[in-house]
Amino acid sequence: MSTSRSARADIAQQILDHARRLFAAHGFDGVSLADISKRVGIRKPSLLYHYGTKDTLRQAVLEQLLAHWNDVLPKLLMAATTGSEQFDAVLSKTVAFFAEDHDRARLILRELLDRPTQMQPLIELHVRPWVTIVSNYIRRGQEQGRVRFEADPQSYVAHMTVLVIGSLATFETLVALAPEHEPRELLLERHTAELLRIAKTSLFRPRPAGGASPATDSPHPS
Amino acid sequence: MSTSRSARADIAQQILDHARRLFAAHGFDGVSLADISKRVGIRKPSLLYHYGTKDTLRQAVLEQLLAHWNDVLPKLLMAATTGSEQFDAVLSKTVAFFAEDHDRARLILRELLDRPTQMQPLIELHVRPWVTIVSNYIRRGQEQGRVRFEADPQSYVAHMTVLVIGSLATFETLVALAPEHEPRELLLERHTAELLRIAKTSLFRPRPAGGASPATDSPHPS
DNA sequence: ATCTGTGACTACCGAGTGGTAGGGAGAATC
DNA sequence: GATTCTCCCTACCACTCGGTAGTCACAGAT
Repeated sequence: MSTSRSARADIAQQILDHARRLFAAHGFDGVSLADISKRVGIRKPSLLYHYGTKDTLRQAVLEQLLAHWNDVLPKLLMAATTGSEQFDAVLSKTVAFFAEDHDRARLILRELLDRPTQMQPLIELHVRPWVTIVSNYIRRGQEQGRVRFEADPQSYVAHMTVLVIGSLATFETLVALAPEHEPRELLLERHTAELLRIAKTSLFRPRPAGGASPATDSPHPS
Repeated sequence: MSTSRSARADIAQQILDHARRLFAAHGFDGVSLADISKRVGIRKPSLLYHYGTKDTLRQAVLEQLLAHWNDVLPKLLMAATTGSEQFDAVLSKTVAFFAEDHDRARLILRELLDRPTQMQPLIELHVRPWVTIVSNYIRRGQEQGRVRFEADPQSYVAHMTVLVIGSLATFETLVALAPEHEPRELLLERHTAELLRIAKTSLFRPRPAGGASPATDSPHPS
């Protein structure tokens, strides 16, 4: 019983987990099937029984990541309705998604570097809708005067995507730049807070102190 | 004559160039010495004559990159004297440095991912001074009211570093997100312009319309 | 009790890896 | 003219790689 049904998915998932960790840390070419199977505690052919090829394993890791992302994104877009709420939610939840497990950011970044052409259809499929929605929101905001008119929506979103993924992927390394030995957890919080600040400040127009622009409603989230 | 003095450095440099390109494109582990030597047009042992080890070749590529960077940075810091000029110069020249050859950004990013611990001393050596100077400039700007007081100098600089490197490293791939087939050269220009806009807007306080703070000189670059 | 399918194993393979040994052509030095 | 030095070559090595063949233990179904 303990070996029949549950163990099957269990082992496959264990392989996936260790593969994800190792791929994220050392890259696809930097990890051998022997490395992975050793971590799992099985022999190499047993691993190949579950995933017939190293490349299928890579794809499986990536698919699980994207599946998780696709699971979280629509709810996110549904949940928050009003403009600035939606922006805030999408942005901070995206950060949270990658902050939850930095391997995700590292993995995506590596794939972006290693297999640019193969990533483009995936980008098209999984990132494009996101970008389109946010871009449209930004454009709407520009018309309404909430968003800085100089902002380039499409380019802005691309930069923020890179910033979120890049900052979290390299966080562990760039801790070296922190002057004092801050408790890491706190540093991460401070770091992501600054990220959100940069994103918002560079997008939204300052709250009109005197009342210059005919902004419709809440001109600027906290 | 044509083979004695000049060819020596020439071949070594050719090896370095092709290694840089290939490492940037496929990663250190994704490139074999055979690949590199084939590009150069020599045999593998000939390559190993110049660089005794694959790892020394990697280091040589990295060192040349950092040497170039160290060559460009001090001049940069010397040239521009006043605060906002200095910031503007440092930022845009840094962008230009990586935009000039995207392999530089890719290479740095890969090293950051692949060898975090070995990169930390290099960061300490080559990036820290830069960060310190800019951070101090930001703090000074905060005291003078030119810079947003909510900004976290150290974290801000880290984010901008990641943003510059990340955006240029992934530029070719993220072109896929551009809706129309813009002439690429123009798209790059638009992209870097937006990057600079984000960096400045999120840092500097809006030009005081009434005149609240006792800012010394030009409170805000174009 | 027997059959069947699952999932692990040992043993092995060809290709490719980084790296070495040793030799040879040609220019520079004596 | 002999020697030395530079730089490339062919041939080879030990090892690791992803992947295959075939076997075996065992749980569940018949």
